[in-house]
Order: sequence, then C-alpha cells, then structure tokens
Amino acid sequence: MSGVKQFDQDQVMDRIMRTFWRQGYAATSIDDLVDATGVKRGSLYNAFGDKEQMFLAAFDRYLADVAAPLDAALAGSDPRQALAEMFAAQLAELDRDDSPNGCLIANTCVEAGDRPDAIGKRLRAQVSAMEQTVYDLLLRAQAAGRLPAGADLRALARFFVATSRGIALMHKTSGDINVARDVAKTAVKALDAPV
Amino acid sequence: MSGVKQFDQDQVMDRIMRTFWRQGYAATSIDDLVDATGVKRGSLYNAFGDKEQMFLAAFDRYLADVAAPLDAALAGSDPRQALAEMFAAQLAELDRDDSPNGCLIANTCVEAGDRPDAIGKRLRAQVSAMEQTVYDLLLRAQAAGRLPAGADLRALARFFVATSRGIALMHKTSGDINVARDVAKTAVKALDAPV
DNA sequence: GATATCTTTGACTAAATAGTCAATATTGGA
DNA sequence: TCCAATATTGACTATTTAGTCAAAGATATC
Repeated sequence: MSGVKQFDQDQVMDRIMRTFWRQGYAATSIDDLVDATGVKRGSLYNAFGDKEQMFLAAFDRYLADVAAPLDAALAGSDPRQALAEMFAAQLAELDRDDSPNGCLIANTCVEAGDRPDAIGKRLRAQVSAMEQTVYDLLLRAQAAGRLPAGADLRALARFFVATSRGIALMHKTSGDINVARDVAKTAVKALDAPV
Repeated sequence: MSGVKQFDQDQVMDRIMRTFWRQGYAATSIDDLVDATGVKRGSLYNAFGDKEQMFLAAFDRYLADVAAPLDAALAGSDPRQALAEMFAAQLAELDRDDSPNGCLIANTCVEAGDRPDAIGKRLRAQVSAMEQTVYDLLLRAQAAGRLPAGADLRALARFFVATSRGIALMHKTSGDINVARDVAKTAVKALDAPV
C-alpha cells in the first residue's frame, strides 16, 4: 500500500510521547509503540528513525506541548506572580486525567540524568535552560527592587527548579493533586523568607 | 562445590543495591548483577529469590544503610536544626564518590511510583512514612512554640519531602554538590517565611 | 563414615527485544 | 501511461532477557 503516509504524524507522535511519558524509555518496547499508535513496526522506523530518535522527538514534543506553559509563565516581571503561575500551570497539567501522572522531564532526569548519550545531553540542556529562565526572572525582579539586594538568586533559581521536579515525583507516587498543591504553595513563600 | 555459602551475603547485597541504585530496576539484568557481584546466576536466585525480591531486599538495604541518617536527624526537637541536619546528611551521602549519583528512593518514585506491585507498595509506604516523620517533628515544634500556630504543617511536611526528592534529581543531572547545597539552604528558610 | 541437606555451576528454555529487508502497493509527476 | 520515489507489511535475524534444572560437590550431624 501507499506512496503517501497513511497516518497523521503529529497524532502518532503524541501517542508515542505519552507512552514514553507513562512507561519510561527502557521500559517501552517498539511493540508497545505499535500497540499504542496502531502503526506497524516498519512504518514507525521509516517515519521516525530508531528508538532513541523516537524518544528525542517525543521529548521535544513534550516540551512544546506540555512544558511550554510553564516557561511562558516565567516571562512575567513580578516574581511572586510568575512563579505562582508557573506552579499553577504545572498543577493544571498534572491534574489532567487524560495524561499520565508525573512529568516526562523529571522521569528522564532519573533515567538519563547522568548518561553521556544524546538523551542525557538533551535533558541536561533543558534543565539548565529552565534554571536560567528562572534566574533571569529573579534578576529582573531584583533590579526592579522586588527582591532584596542580598538574595542569592542562583540558589533561588535552583531551588524552584528542584521544587518543580519534586512536585512531579510526589504527584507520581501519591496521585493526589493536593500534595502537589501543598508543595507549590509552600515553595512560592520562599521568596519572602528573610535573607 | 560447597554445602555452605561461598560468599558474604551482606557484601553481595550491597553490590546488588548499588547496581539497582545506579541503573534502575528495569535496566538492570541478572547478568549485570552476576558481573557486579561475581556470584553466578543460580547462586543469586538461590540466595535471594527472583529479581523483584532482589530489588525489594536492596531497597530495604538502602533504607537501612543510606537513608537511615536522614531519619535519625528528624528525631530532634528544634525543627530548623533537625531539617538542616537532614539535608546535611543527604548532601553528605550524595557527595560520596564511592556511591552512584542521585537517590534510590527518588529513582524508584519514577520507575514504580504508580505501580500496583510489591515494589510500588513498598515505595509508597516509605514516602508516606517520611512525610509522617517530618510532620511529627513539626507538630512537636509547634506545640513547643517553635513554629507559628497558623503554619500549615501538612503542607510543610510534604514540601520538605518533595524538596529532598528534588535535590536528588538535581544532583543526578548536574553531578554538582553545590546545586544540591543551594536547594537545601533555600528550603530550610521556608520555616521562617511569613504564614 | 553414611547420609540428608545445602550450594554451585553451566547449560538450557521460552519469551521479548531492536532493528532489517524484500516484496508489494501506491502516488505524483513527466 | 509510465516510472521513480515512497510507504506498508510481515517475516526475519541476532541478541538479550528471566528463570529453571539436573548433575556434582561440600558440609554438618549422627
């Protein structure tokens, strides 16, 4: 059959992304992806390359479709509001019942965080970028007098990235959005702790 | 050969634990354990049961050997000092260069956090227990007037557990103990944020 | 020293795995 | 219409996997 693609690449990649998200890289077999997408083995290889390339594309898709609202929230100028919005966006994503629990980025931190391959490199680039985005937000805020001059912005940026990861893990184990809410609520107050 | 064990069970379980810690459950094959311990396949099965039982025993070993100092620190009465000591104990563990990066508990949250099997159950019991230990600490402190009456202790307890997990993930991806230090330093200050 | 019990070992099975490929079908353009 | 390029398909390979087992060796106790 064919000569032209018989499936919607975007839709199929969405299924692939969700499968990796739910099961992880190593625990997902190509047969799992065949079952999840309805696309046959050879067609998947033809369309997306090998398993590692499939994962990298799924990871990028996750960043664009799921993680993007978090980044967008960090573009604001009021750090309290921006971080509250970032956590709110994360909670909204976690609370969707048409999505797997937890977060693909956090999951990948565990599975590939210290690996030298393409997946590890891609992951670390993303983590660094998020830290930098938060840092830039805090820097703008400090320059505008919204944060104390003595605040350790690097430490704060790392703290918020870590908290976001921690929330994802807590949600994966508890399945309870209130747990995630409690953590987020407590974290944003850290901006108002005495230096 | 034999009739009596030819290897030190404690030492071999330590190697098994470190292998699961470094690679995760799914990514660790029995052959990996054979290579890591020098004990042959059949002897491992004879001594420890199947792969799931090996992991559960390794998990318990991790709690007893690696995570215990964190629990011990939480037994104090001054919450600021107790939590600072907990994080200090975690940082000390993370900084050991004879151990894998990251934390087996956090890794298992990702791999089995929402699984209904014995590993998932064991993991969730541990996470709940840690939250309760922190909560009890905060409750003692509040009763002693060391924390404001209006503080949300449940939220704080969940926050500190989440932060500890977040630190583990950040350490796994960055390999930099200063990142973990920054997060811990910022987290303990949350106790002094206005309610 | 006999024997029941335990450990070790390497070979084995059955299933799952990632990736390949030739045969076939289909399309768009010349 | 014809052809070059592409997509689909199921069968295929080679490897890895978890777990089993019978044979053989060693030990402690009686």
